[in-house]
Amino acid sequence: MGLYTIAQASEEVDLTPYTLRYYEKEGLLPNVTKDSAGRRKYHDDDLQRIGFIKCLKGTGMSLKQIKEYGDLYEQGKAKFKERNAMLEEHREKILQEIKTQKKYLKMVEAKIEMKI
Amino acid sequence: MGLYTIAQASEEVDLTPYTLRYYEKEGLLPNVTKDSAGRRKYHDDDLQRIGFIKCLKGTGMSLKQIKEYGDLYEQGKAKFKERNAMLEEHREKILQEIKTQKKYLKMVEAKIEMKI
DNA sequence: TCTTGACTTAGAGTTAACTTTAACTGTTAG
DNA sequence: CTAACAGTTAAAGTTAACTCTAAGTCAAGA
Repeated sequence: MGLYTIAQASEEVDLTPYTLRYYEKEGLLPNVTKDSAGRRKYHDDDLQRIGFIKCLKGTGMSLKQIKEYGDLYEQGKAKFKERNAMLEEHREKILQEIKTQKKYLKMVEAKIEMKI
Repeated sequence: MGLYTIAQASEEVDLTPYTLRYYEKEGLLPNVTKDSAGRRKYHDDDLQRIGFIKCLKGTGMSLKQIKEYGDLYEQGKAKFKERNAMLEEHREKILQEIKTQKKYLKMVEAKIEMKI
């Protein structure tokens, strides 16, 4: 708890150091600090943020959109409405996607049962 | 019902003609015939196959794996066991994915409710 | 007959999301 | 002091899955 090197953070969130640097370069992690030698130091906040990025990404949001969301997040409560609208829209997308997955699951199960 | 041009098939399965040709080039559609002028003719069987390809792809199977499955399918009942093993494994993957989606859905909903 | 339109091909280009490389720097153990 | 190690950067390379271009063919309508 507290500070993590890139290797530790990488382990913690199950993403490679390459990916963490890439996300940072893309502007998804604006608050990662560096020590006196220029090495990244990840805070708990950063790990939480990465966790939510993985959630959004894992539900099909592009990094570009995730950045948009993050940018709104950086602007605090001024952009709360916009931000939440994004999430609510995304929520619908996830619900739809779960439905689709269930439909596809049935198709696969039907094919398995078909035994041909 | 019966025969479709690439434009009609494209409309029917909601994929572009480019994608249909691409799938064919990749070996996913081995049974598409051509008329005397060399133009593709899609049969109902082809559309069904494309439908199942969309199902597999929509649940995260790569085109490479879908081709493997299709190749086994082409070999008929000789490869039935192998083929069904693939599907059963894929079924587990879909079930797992639905679980993950539900978890992520909860995270997004929590964030929405957080109102910060 | 001419042209329009829908097709054909091979191959090049695109996009997202990494992933690796090369050259370098600062910290630590012996 | 030095070697190994873990990090740094900018930039190039990779992969999957399309997507488009260019040049050409064929059939149907004015």
